[in-house]
Amino acid sequence: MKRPRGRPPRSKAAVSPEDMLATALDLLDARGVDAFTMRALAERLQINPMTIYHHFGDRDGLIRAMSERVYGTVCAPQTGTPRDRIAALMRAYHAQVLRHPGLTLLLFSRRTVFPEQARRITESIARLLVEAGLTAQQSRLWVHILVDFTHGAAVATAMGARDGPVPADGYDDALDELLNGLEGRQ
Amino acid sequence: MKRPRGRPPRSKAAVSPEDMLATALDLLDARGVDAFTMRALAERLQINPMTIYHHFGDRDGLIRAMSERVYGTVCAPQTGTPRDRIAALMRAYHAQVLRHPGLTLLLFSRRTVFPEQARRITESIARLLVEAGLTAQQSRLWVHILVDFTHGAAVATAMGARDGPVPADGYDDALDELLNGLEGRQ
DNA sequence: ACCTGAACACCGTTCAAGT
DNA sequence: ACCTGAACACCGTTCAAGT
Repeated sequence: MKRPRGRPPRSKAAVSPEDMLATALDLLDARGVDAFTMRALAERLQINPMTIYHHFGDRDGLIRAMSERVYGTVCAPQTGTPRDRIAALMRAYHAQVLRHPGLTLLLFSRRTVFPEQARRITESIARLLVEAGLTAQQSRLWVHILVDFTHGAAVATAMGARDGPVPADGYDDALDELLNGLEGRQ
Repeated sequence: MKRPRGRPPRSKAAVSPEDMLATALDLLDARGVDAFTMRALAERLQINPMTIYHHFGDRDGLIRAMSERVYGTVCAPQTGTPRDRIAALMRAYHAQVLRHPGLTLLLFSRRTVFPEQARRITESIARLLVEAGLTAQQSRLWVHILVDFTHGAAVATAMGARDGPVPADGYDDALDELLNGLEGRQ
């Protein structure tokens, strides 16, 4: 059953880093945070655990790459009112949370991984709020409100998922109410 | 250096469950989530790891007890306007997050531990919103907004803590803005 | 009832090798 | 450059004892 040491012959199609990321997300989604180990992932890929380290450095590096893959494409649309663009950005983020609840939980427990995507989303929202005409101070306040609300909804969603199908959880309604409040303030 | 097997003589003052909880929080606050292990806690307490299991069942049981100790006393004041009571409840919760950021992160990664305290706080806020005169539907919406905002702020605070002192992070200002918006809607 | 050591089945990661 | 097995220093937890 053991495979020979060293680099395998090229015919035996190598597992690409993209394969590793896709399988890592499958494993995390299907089995949860506790079952998501380097060794379990290697076994699922039929490769040596150390091969993963070669491509991603360490476990946090792998998680970082997974987060980039999942959240990297989340961005605001180029057209529309600032309000609509903010709403679309936040809904896009939330849609990915629904898709990969385990990744959310994992990110929130790894301080060294979390910041990148969080900062990018935060800065997008801040830009859009200034575009919408808020003062610097108002903008700071509403970045805080919108970002924290979104992260909190992510935690709640991720916790609630995996017990039956994800509920139509009123995220969109709550977001609309928040953005109505924001427009009323200006 | 090894201690004899079995129950120690009574003179050697036993470590109480309360001591274990207090030391567990010290360890988590001082060293972070990754360093918070049953074995490290046992060494700090100068006892056998298995003694902890005797009192708390398992690691999640210990974390649950820590969470009850930290968040169990968080409650709304008996007097004041509903708005003031909601604000006080949420600030009391946030104050505990600032005190034990590591516990917040730990809770958000343990699905089996999280629900208890979260549900209690959620229900308190729901009651206060109904007291404030919101309809059932409005109340559901604003529970969602306030609870998710609070949890998101907790994540942000817990992530930001431990790099220097915790910033005066505008939580109170954002909360006021939210509650102003809530009053404007009614 | 309360506490213990030893053992089990795992982890992430380092290292020195292989091709 | 890319992949490997073996080993290291850990984990949480079970179990069969001890007093």
